[in-house]
Amino acid sequence: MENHQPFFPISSSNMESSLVFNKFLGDATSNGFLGLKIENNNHFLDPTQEVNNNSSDHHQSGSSQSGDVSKPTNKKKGEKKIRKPRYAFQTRSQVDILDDGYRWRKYGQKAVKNNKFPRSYYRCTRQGCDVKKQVQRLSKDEGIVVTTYEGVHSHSIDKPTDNFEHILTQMQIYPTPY
DNA sequence: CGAGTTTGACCTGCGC
DNA sequence: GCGCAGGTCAAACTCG
Repeated sequence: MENHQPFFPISSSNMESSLVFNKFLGDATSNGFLGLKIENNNHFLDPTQEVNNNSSDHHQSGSSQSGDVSKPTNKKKGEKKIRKPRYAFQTRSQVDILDDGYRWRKYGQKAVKNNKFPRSYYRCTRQGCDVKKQVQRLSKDEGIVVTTYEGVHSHSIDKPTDNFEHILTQMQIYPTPY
């Protein structure tokens, strides 16, 4: 096992990070961090293992597909789409983009139903790293930004930031039924 | 000039 | 089967 970076650029030991998570439960929202949600499709799995078997089969959409733009799926037949676990959390912030130390490239933006703010889609620019995130502001409370991460980074952060780590200490986890 | 953003079109899944 | 909503692509564009 190589040492994959955990989902977040936590520099502390894993002992500490679990302490951090415990702390969320008792003391959230004091600094704008409102909550965290973990979504898995079926079951809990180890995100660090997940990352091992993705990363390559994401070539999609035929740039050179014999001139026919029908199905963009290069997926094998009958293969179920495997979604990575998703981690959603809310922050109260003026800016949409959390500086989490990774470099992201925006690849889409969509208007979302029942929300006057669009949702933005970002992908990690690191080659071979297929992590995505969605950023959306709540129309109910436009001070709240919901960030959803999908997948786990297979590399270390590009630019360390204390900022995000500090945010982590304010997080709260909500288990989800997904 | 390279990296990142914008934006309309396209694809897919799901509920009715 | 149809329509809607969410998700992705990719060409054009902007910016440093």
